[in-house]
Amino acid sequence: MNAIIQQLKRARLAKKLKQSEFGVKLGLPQSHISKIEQGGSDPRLSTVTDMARLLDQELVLVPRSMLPAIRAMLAGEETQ
Amino acid sequence: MNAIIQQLKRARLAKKLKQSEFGVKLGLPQSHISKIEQGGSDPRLSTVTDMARLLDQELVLVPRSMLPAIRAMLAGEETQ
DNA sequence: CTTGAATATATGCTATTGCATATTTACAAA
DNA sequence: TTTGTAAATATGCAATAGCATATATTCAAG
Repeated sequence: MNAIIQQLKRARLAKKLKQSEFGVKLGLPQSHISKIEQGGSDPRLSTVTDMARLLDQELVLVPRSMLPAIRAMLAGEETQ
Repeated sequence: MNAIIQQLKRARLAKKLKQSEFGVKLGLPQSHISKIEQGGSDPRLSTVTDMARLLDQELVLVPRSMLPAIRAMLAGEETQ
């Protein structure tokens, strides 16, 4: 399944947010959060960005050549 | 305007791809590429991911706390 | 088992992405 | 200017995200 969506779900759980609570913050119904996390819908960029920000994350575009270095950094500091 | 979209446009231009050529690779009409780059549409996550991959980039979710470090890395190596 | 909370699924509706195609605008070169 | 090329805009349509609401399923506690 989609890696970004998976990471967002993990981040939501790490913050101990229920889908319903997250939904309220986002302005989306719980049913829709479920559908997205289940891969049952392909959300818009703005939706993904909003989800990320509410979870203190940011979407970043990375050149493939720098991915290993970036992943190493992300794996290193497991803060949040 | 949306930072990811701006970066994708810059990456397209860096590869010297016309909207029409990029559109063929993506399977989208040139008109749609234009609309997206102009902020006239809010593309789906899959569309953004496809655009990124065709430009040798990847969408990555980064904790806000690590953004400065990541941005520094990206600013450092201007490769591609 | 039964209960309760969280998540998953369902349905009908509206808004918008994305498709196909055509036209218009912007701009550079001759 | 005129011509050529890239990008922006326009229109009609199909597919689907997202809304609102309801119900079903999971699963952990009791």
